[in-house]
Amino acid sequence: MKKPNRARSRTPIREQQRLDPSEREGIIAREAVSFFAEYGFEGQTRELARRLRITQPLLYRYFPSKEALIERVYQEVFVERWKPSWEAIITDRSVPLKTRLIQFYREYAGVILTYEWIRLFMFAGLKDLGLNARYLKMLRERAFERLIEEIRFEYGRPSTRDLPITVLEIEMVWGLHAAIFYLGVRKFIYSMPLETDVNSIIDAKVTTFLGGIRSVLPAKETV
Amino acid sequence: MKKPNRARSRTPIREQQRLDPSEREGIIAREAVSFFAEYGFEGQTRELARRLRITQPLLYRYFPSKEALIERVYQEVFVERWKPSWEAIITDRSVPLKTRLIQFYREYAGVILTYEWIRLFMFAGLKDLGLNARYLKMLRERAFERLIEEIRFEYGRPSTRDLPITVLEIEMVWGLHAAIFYLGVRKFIYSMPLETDVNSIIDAKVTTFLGGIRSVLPAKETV
DNA sequence: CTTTTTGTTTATCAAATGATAAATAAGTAT
DNA sequence: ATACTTATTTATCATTTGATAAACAAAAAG
Repeated sequence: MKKPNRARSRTPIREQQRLDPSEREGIIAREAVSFFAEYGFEGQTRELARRLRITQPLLYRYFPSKEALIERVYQEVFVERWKPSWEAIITDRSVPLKTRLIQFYREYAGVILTYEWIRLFMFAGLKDLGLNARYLKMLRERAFERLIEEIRFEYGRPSTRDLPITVLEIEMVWGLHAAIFYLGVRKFIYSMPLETDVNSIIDAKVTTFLGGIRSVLPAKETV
Repeated sequence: MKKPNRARSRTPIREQQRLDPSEREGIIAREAVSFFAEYGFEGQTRELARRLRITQPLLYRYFPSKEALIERVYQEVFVERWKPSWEAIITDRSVPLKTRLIQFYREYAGVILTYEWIRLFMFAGLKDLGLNARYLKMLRERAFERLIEEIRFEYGRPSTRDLPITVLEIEMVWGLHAAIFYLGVRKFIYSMPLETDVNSIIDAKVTTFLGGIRSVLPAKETV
């Protein structure tokens, strides 16, 4: 009933006007993600409207301002695309640690190594806004800290609840994250095609990581 | 009248006007580096002029267009700041390989891990322009390929002239580069203060790198 | 069919912005 | 001093751009 897109119109080929508000809003938001990822937040509303095949003032019926539209883009990409299931993957001790790490990073890479995610994250950072710091704080709390806890457990070290995470430990995790993130930077910001399979790079990096992090873990004697 | 600061008054208390053209041009270029690094290339010429305490049209006496000024900024940062001596450091076989690597990366990091370099490089990448690809091509040719040649030599492997650099080898070098570059991204784009000394991170990364790259070098038997 | 509602477009504003031309004035040469 | 050169400013233009109001038209309601 709410799909009145054509009716007796013989030519549904062309533009369907007068969409349901929620549908139109979704279309605008989706296109805005793609648009701002390409041109940055200085991209003009008229050009966005042109890509949507609507007029520019119509944007303001659905979003009170350009800034509000940008906020929606953040929501769409950095909040909606986070999968809570990742946290479960990391802490599922019925699976070998290395397997968990590889699975998490493969899935995570699958989400962030996209044109939209990488570029929007970088645009946001350059504009400031605190968005990046907020996101990375979440990443640290939900993923990295759990991950270190699991590594501590694996090697029989004290829990992070008893002995706070050290600078060296978190630095190692940042290093792993950097390696993956940089693949996206090379591909989507520098326009340099990757010559290697992402998954195999991840596997190699995780292996190296696990091999190296033992040396920075707190001693067993502690506690 | 208005500006009584004149005469041969040796008191440069207030603004000195009417600078020598080459001097003024240098001042503008220097400030433009700082300005565009902060606001991006969409930063407005009027605001730049305000920071320079000059009027906006004066900019156009020294640079025919905003784009020309931006080109000058690229020159100033990505060309002028490259030190040819780095190439000598890498290939100086009178020095232990690890020492050379650490020295090179410390010096290189000293140049690129700055607010201006990191942000301008990212702004340029997002705007495209091919600047990044061009720069990284140079980095690869002048530094990375030499570096791999030295590693091959150190471990008694065939020269890169006889056996081309492999994808795995160059990927390892990219990984090292990523680790360092990402420090700059964290600090100057995400505004996250680094909790660790950069030099010690570099030392650790180089050590890990040298420990790991053996396994991806071509076999001795080849050739 | 007529009226009402509302998604969409047309017309337009005000401020911002890169750029140019003419006026001004600081320094130099005569 | 006077004339000349030119670094700098004042005034201004033509577009661009985020945003608003009114007009229009496609459905829904009566």
